[in-house]
Amino acid sequence: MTEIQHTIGSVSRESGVHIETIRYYERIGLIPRQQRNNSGRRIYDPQDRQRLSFIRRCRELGFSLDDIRSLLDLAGSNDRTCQEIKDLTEAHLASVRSRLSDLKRMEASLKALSQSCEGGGSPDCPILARLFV
Amino acid sequence: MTEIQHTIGSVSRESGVHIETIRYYERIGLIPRQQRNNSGRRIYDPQDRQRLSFIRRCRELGFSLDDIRSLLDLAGSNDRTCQEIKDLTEAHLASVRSRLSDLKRMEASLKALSQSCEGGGSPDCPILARLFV
DNA sequence: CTTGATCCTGTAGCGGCTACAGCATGTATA
DNA sequence: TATACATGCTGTAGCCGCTACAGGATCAAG
Repeated sequence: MTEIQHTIGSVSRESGVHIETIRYYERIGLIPRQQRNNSGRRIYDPQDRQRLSFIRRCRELGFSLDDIRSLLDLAGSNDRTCQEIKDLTEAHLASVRSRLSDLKRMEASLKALSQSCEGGGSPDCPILARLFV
Repeated sequence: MTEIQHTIGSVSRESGVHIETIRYYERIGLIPRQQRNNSGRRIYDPQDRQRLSFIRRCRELGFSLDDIRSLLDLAGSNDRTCQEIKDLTEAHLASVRSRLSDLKRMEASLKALSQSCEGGGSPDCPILARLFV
């Protein structure tokens, strides 16, 4: 008779999404408004947990919340195609690669800067000299 | 007799920092409050331009504004040492490398996901299947 | 004298959370 | 049963580094 009611705390632990983040996702409409029990607390079912885990995995892959919204829409649509999902994934992959190349450029420059300087107590710093014109 | 007054527009063009960003930097105290001419417009000298160029270069290397604040403090200090600058640079380099490795992991996962899917019109998507539990 | 460029202040928004304050409940233990 | 602590709620503000207005003042050129 007494069903276990999954609270925000348990679904947070199970999905790996922080409580405040779950409430935030609800507020921005990324997940639906949850049902409440008679004292006003949110109650969750396994599908909710799955959705949150999905979101967490997508976030770990760097997808934006907007991308995730699209993925969730596609996932819930009957006439979606594989191609749409793949396109979204590849567009995101391209943006990851672009950020990667930015970071690689930074890394190379910083490495060169660092190597130009021997450290120690000298007040004349080649790093500053290179950054100031 | 008539000196050229460098306005925010010209110093923006010369330093490569957007006008709004310059005003923002002033607001947060990253650059000093500028002098004004008699109609209230900010006037800049070559040192200001140099400082803004420095900031832009640091931003291109991914330094945070807080880091840049420290670098500017050190640059303006008489008893700073090379080591302090180098330490800051290397700490930042380490954080760039850490982000780099995050992004590389994302790239590999996204690549694998993308390759698992042939695209086309099928409604069964291996990408979604892998992301949903 | 008019037009258009440039400048000013102030405020709000972006993304994706995170961190409170100030309460109301729920649960476990003495 | 009393109490203590955990957990939940709403609402708001803050983080970073800008960016984008609105609504006005001033400047330079034709």
